[in-house]
Amino acid sequence: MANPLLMKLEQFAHFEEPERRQLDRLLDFPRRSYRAHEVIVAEGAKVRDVHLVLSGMAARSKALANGERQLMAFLIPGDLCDVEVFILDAMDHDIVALADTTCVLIPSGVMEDLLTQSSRLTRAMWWSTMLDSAVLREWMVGHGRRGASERLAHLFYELLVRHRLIGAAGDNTLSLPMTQEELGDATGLTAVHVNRVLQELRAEGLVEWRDKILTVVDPERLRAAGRFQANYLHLMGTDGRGGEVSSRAGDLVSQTSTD
Amino acid sequence: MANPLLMKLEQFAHFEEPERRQLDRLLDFPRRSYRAHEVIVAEGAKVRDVHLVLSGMAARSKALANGERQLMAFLIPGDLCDVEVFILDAMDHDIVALADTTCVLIPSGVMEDLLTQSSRLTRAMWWSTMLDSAVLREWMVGHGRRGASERLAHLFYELLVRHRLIGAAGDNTLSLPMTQEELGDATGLTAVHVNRVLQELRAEGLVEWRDKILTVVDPERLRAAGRFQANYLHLMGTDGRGGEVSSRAGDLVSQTSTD
DNA sequence: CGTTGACTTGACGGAAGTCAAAAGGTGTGG
DNA sequence: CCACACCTTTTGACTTCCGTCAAGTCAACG
Repeated sequence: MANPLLMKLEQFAHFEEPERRQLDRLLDFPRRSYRAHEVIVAEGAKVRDVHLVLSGMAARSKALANGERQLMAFLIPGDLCDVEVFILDAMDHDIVALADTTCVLIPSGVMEDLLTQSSRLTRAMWWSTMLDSAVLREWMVGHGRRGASERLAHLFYELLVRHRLIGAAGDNTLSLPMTQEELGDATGLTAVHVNRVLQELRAEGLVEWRDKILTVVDPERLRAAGRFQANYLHLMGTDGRGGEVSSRAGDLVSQTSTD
Repeated sequence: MANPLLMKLEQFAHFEEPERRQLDRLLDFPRRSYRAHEVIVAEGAKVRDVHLVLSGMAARSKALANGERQLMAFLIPGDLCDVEVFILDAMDHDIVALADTTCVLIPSGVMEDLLTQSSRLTRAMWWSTMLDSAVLREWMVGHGRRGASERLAHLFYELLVRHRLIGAAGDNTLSLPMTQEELGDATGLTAVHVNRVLQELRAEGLVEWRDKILTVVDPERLRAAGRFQANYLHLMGTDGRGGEVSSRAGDLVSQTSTD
């Protein structure tokens, strides 16, 4: 299997052979599989092995006292679930599997070393967590200032770009293994309204979504519908510093200011 | 002036004299003052000196093409504005002064050293950025799943706790130097609706807000009104590991599960 | 074939947005 | 000291987007 973490981090820096091998070795640690809806890391958990998603999909989730919940991030292959626990001491939210998901469990000692070294790899790891924050900020904009259809369109487009970057969406198709209710928990909408908006997006020929496979029919119009601006993803493909990313997602992130 | 950064970081670790002096020396770097509404750091800015808020109040802000904007964080004394730029290369949002604000400009070289050392101070700095993410996630919950009055109540309570921690809210009173419109930009509401909700909160005897001074009249009921749970702030005052924080904010963060 | 979970549809209600105007405050310059 | 402009807050009438509730369809599965 390709190394999704390596592919993701290549947005940030170019790695030489020894570093690539170091990153590959991270995947050799023991793995664990989770069924859909299983809790991967629970709120309150203290420092343990760090979970790196290899396949499937997970989400950061906060449960409210009244049973409602809010998903705050989708974690796809190459994403780290719980680095923050090293610094903050305990998780303040759950990581739940949306579909059947497998993770590598990177031993905490290895992770501790990675975080306290001063290598390019350390920096790449920090880059990954800062990028998570950047995505989170963009979601805030969506929740505060975008309507329901814009929010969904934006989310779909973001997922398309992120899947491209790890080589998992070559043909504008990606695995979206969740229910409409979970999509609502992420966007701050109800399942019913998600359903109605999805029908709009389908009717307008922007996306298809069948059998947990999302097909982006018209990327450019989807991008416009979500008022998507790629700068928050901090890709380096478009400013000439790296070729690999641009070959994977370059056509999705061009800065046409014509919207 | 007391060192708000030190006070804030004391939530995370206890510092010995040499580290305290190191933190104090950070405040000796050149300062700059900004007028209300001035842009402190602009979107797209590359790595420069790091801004640390000393007085006043600032906000992270994303402007949309149609003129709307979303504030994603309030920055109070002791908060760092732009550490992420070291890792992500460019700012993906603005930092704007809400009121007249002064910052220390920590030279990028000094900051670079701080971030790549392996000291307790480095870790505290990372703790600070991870905490920002944690607050952001909590805001997401608010935007997605809390109503307007809950959102405002939660925000006020959070600001109360944070001001307590830097010794700026001894008597349940804090400086809130912004307009209702800006409060709306932060909570995802319109200025008109913010106004109506504020009147509710006032009528119920929860808060007062005159002359840019917010007075929390009834902290416990405000906490309940915002469904506020303090765990996301990762304070260590309540679990017996530190006395300084609990003496500053302990009464605000007790875990009464009776709501 | 009955049960279950996900999706769909419709009627209705409500929280928050929109628009417009008035009222109150503040700083500036004549 | 007044007049003026400008901003912020407040209020009211109306609209709309999305939530709620409830029923119904459909496919998967034991």
